[in-house]
Amino acid sequence: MSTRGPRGPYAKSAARRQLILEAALAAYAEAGSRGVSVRDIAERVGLTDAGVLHHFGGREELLTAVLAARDAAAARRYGEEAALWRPEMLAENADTPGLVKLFVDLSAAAAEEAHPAHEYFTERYQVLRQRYANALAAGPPAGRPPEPDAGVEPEWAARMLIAATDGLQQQWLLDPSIDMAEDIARLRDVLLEALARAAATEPREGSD
Amino acid sequence: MSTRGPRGPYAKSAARRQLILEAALAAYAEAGSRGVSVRDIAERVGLTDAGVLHHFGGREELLTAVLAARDAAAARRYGEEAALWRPEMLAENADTPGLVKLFVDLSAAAAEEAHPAHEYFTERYQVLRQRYANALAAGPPAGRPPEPDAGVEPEWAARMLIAATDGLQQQWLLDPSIDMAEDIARLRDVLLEALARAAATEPREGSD
DNA sequence: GTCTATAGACCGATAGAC
DNA sequence: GTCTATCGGTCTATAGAC
Repeated sequence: MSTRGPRGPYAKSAARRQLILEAALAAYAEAGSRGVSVRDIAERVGLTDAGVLHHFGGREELLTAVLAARDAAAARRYGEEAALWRPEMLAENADTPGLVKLFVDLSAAAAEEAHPAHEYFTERYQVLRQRYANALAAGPPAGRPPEPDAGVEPEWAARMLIAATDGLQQQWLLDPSIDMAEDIARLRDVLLEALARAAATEPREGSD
Repeated sequence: MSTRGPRGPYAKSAARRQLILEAALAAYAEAGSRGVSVRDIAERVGLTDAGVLHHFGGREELLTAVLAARDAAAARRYGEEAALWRPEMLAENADTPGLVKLFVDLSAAAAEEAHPAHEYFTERYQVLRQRYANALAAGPPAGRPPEPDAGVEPEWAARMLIAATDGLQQQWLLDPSIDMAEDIARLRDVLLEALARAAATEPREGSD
């Protein structure tokens, strides 16, 4: 390991990769929800499209790397385990719709078995599910009691049920052993119970 | 309205459209999770790609029509209101991953404001949310009490939470007024409560 | 090793023949 | 109105300049 600075055989390449990654990140962040071509990214770093692709092997590989870089940055900021107790991370996403769009696009495309991100997403979901399951089983950290039933209302429950249905399809495409119908029926029942309990606790809706 | 059969000025066009729609449906149903090009569909009906697009105006419009046709068929089979109480519909999806993939792809692409399916999806979510909210507020139909807490376990809760997070991003892209962080935090708390209650009811997990 | 130039394949969209 | 021929754009692959 040289201590002389960026002089090793791969130093330039690594630096270039990093530069391209940042350019791509910026391009998507600015893109609103429109598409980004490899050419767009290449222009930002003063290369041709082929030059950019040289460092990643292909377009989809590049995009996968962008997402992975984002994951890594988030993990660095928030730590690995905390996601469950820090939904503020999601609020941060709201500043960069382009990157949200990239995530949604890629996770759809990754359903294809031959897609470069296929394994990445498969493993990501496995790890995430395991981690969430453990955290949920352990319960909330001390001094963080779940709020009562504040805000548990039909409109919210409807959003959740629809979102879970859509999102579960993505997981199912990568792991067909998931029983979507049963999973969602159970969620519906749990939401109904929560709604009933919230109504019983705070029965002053519109009649007061 | 002519009673003489397919002889009106648009009869041929309507028939062609129908034929193309069916070919596209079949192509996606067979496609596993791989992509389908307009060319693929065109070959099935013995046209060039441009010939197919002529009837729909563009590729994305064609795909939107495919999805709308599928929605209409489902509504015909199950009725409009029943979706909540008939998650079996989801089990049916499991037979045609290609169409599930199409849905996921399109709903991602439709986030773009200029996308032909943008309004379709925006309205679809609005209608669906309203319908679900009403149904959830009304509670289960008579003779259909929610099951106790059977199957409420951490692995299931993890799948739901991740799915809801992913799916909510899609809704948010179309309606940025949604507060993702708050919505998901609430769901987490409700799931935690459900898990706690299930554990209290049936405390024989692994210790018996 | 890094990158450009170039050529090929595929795709979707536009202009115009029938 | 229906459809084909053709065009421009994008990604990939390869050869070779630096």
